[in-house]
Amino acid sequence: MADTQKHQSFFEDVYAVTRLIPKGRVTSYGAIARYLGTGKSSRMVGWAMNNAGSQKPKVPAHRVVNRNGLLTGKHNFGHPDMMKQLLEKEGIKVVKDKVKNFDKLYWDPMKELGLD
DNA sequence: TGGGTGACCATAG
DNA sequence: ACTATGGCCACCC
Repeated sequence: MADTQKHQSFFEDVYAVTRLIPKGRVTSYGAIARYLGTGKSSRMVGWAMNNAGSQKPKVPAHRVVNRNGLLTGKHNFGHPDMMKQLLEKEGIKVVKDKVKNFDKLYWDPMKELGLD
């Protein structure tokens, strides 16, 4: 249907979902990847986040962690403690680069946005 | 065109 | 606990 611009980059989709993450919540790369499509791999999500810093609309990449709740990409925010501070600023406790109450703070797009 | 890369995930020892 | 390895696949030379 009049899709003059349907073929957006895979990154754009990742950013879109990432921006939907509520404040004070976190999700995993794999969750986003599955939400976008079964064929998508978690690596692509994380990699997209690398470019998120270049995006004009700010992407809460700090709300995206790995399956263990570990701040794997903290080193990519320019400063190793940047990601941690951003999370703590939203009320998320981070200890040893790991999110506290990860199970409770976990926000699954599949579950919240609805299964596809 | 093709190879390298990556903020993951799972498994193995 | 840790390291190693394979698979994954969109993006950038």
